Amino acid sequence: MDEHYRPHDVEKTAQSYWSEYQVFAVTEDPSKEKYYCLAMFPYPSGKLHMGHVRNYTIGDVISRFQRMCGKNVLQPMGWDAFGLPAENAAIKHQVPPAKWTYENITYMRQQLKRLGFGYDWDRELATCRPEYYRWEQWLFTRLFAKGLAYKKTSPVNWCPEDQTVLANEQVENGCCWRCGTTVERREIPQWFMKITDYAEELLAELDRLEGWPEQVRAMQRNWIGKSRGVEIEFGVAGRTQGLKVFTTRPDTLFGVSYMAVAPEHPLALEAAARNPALADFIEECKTMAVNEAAIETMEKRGVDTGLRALHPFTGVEVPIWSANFVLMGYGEGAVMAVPAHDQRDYEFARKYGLPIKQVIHPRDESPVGLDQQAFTEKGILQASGSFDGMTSEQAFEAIADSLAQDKRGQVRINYRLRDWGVSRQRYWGAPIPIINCPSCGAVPVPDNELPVRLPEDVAFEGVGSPIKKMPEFYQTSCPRCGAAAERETDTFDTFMESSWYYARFCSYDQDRGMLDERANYWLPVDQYVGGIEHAVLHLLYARFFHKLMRDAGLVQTNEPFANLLTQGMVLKDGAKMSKSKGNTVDPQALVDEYGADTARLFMMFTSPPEQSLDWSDSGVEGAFRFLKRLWRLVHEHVHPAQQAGTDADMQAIREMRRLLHECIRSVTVDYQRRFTYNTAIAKVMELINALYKFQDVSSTGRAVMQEALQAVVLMLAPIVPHVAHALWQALGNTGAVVDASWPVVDESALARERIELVVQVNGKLRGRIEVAVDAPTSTIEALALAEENVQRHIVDKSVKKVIVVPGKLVNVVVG
RNA sequence: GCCGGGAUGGCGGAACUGGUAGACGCGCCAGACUCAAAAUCUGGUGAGGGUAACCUCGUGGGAGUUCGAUUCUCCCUCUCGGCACCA
Repeated sequence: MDEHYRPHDVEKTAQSYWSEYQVFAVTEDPSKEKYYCLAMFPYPSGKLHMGHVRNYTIGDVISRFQRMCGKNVLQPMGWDAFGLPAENAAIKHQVPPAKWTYENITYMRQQLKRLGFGYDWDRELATCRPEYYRWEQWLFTRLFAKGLAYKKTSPVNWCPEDQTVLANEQVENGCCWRCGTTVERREIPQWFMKITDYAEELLAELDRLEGWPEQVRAMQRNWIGKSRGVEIEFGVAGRTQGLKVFTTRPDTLFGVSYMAVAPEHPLALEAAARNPALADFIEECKTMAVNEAAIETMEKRGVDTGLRALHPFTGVEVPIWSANFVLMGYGEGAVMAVPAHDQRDYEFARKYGLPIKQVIHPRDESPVGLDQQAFTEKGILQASGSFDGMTSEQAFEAIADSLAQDKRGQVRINYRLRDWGVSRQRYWGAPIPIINCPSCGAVPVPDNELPVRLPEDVAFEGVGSPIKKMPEFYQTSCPRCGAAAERETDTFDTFMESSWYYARFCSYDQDRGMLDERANYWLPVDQYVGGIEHAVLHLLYARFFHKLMRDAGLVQTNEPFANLLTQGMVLKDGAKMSKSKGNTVDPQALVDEYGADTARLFMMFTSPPEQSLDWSDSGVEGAFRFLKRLWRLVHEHVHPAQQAGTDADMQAIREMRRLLHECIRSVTVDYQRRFTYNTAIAKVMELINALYKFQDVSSTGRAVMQEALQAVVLMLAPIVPHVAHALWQALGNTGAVVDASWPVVDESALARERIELVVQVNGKLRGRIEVAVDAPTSTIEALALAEENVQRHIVDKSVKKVIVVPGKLVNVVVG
């Protein structure tokens, strides 16, 4: 072996071996336990960033470890290739999005290979390829037939200058990022997927997803937001049609002092015809952002429509206001307002001088201070007619029953979750497979005409989707009646592609169906790894899609991902690495200078996967130094300076073996259960420090050194596979380390005769005692009380209690 | 605004089930090697006090539970992620 560690040679050799013997190509093998490990595939933005390196290192470490544990491991890789950045690049560099994307993929694939990740490259897929998206189009037509895909109007950001729809990130301070024009909200017809039909199952199954972080499950539960409430129909003065609202607090019904409807609500629009102030307000609301954060934080404003709603019990008239915080798309586009018992209603009522009527008081009759804020807790009803004196809980049922009898309301389960809008008015996405016929309406594209191919060779001049201006794309005939018709020119949300790629990896080359029986061998994914930023949207959509595929008979499981690991972000100087902040570090430079193993080791050592990782140049140096130190230790062992002797220090040898096997035990737990590779590496570093001090050149001593070094190489192999490949051979093994088994703990090496216990007095550390492992409690107590420094702290006090924690400590309680 | 995290030496982090706070690494200091430097090796390194043995303080801030709290409970501050068209 080479005396010096030369990472580039070592890595080239190992990678050639893996590729020559197709080490990571897998097929279904019913005789072995399968293990499907998947890291979230990247958007091909140009080159890998540190977040990718971290994500894929974690996935590769898990995969290689499971392989060493004897599993049949599938680890695939692909490209989330549709999306907005390709269009932006097209405008900026005059290059078609397809060309830009494919070139990025070529470059990034080579980067992934250089990092030594053990992917089965045969299964690589790119979502922008028609062979991929055709099956998504196919499934969509099935869902359309089942009524799970439908069209309705929904708001988008509209730039009146560019005549185009903008993504949220293209809106800066309410203005178009390109031309600075004030952006408007516009309602346009769009396609939706009925995820709300699956809300209950998506929620209920979270309880069984024990391999997911509780944090993510909580976020999804809140996102789905199940609540039980009452749908109430208020009358509207002077008309037969009422105004429906949903409330989770029907007990506050007698405190309603106004109603609020969305600016686009039919009642508001109608009233605006006679009310210029209202019309101006509605016009103004069009420039309002569509995202929830903006709506929640903006100033709450409204205008009286002049219309009056009739209270379902009292018949009392309350004003109907139009308010900017009520959105047409959600629920009924109207809410009842109870200022005394809802903080937002309270602030709105204060601002516009609307009445605040208390109808709930606390159970303990304590004052509520309505001059300061709303009283939002539950309590006892007052000023509520025949419901007075009931608790909020009793009143909920009584009021709901009473409303139901008159058919003016009913109990309903409501979800915060809204149906998934999948239409995008953009070019670089999968075409929605629908043909709009003047007489037949929306007609799905027949199977034999799929895929609807997205033209790739397009000129991108400025704004707007090219296919909306290409008659050769959109002009067609109706599959049903044959008349001239137009294709849908909107494309799918890119979350569609990322919602099922994990399944397609199993049936990657199947050209006669979306999936096949191989999916049932591999699924569910045993370990999914990705950023916490995907905790809700991507992970919820993928779960939904899995259930859609299950109900279409394509998969047998209920959930796609059995275990989830959410990795933290990569930071530099405490801030997220980004081009705009100018604090990026290019992983390529790191690999060029130190090699892939140092990059991987640094990523795994610096912090545990779930935490954020702060970049550090000197940390990289440290990782590199460790690999050199490891290399040198093996080299010195393989090329000893002197002949092996016979003079063995058996006690030092026993101690060394005990350290080794304690290390194996602890590192195994870190890999298997905790995913804390930072502590696993730290333990191996400690062992290596001990091995440097272990200078026994007897043949027994050398045998222990050989045993330890073999274990060290095996324990590090998932993290630094190239250097492990080289050292494994240097240690005289036949066969590659990638095919070796994880080391086993020798229980007999762990046995100890004496152990040290800590002695505390009143919880403070005062001394240490050494006892036999099997010493009885009475002996331990006596020794502890006799300890010199302990004596000093108890001599003038009386011992109240002695607590002995076996194997750990003694606490003497004195008073 | 709402939902979910996080906060421990000069820095990244460790302490797994309520039981020795600071493992391991970085940085820094000292020494060895060297003509010298780099590299490498050895030792030290939370703060304060003490010649020393040791003592006091210390895990964002404040309270509480406990023989014992970084760990559990409550309140607060700061910070990060998500909020449905960035992926």
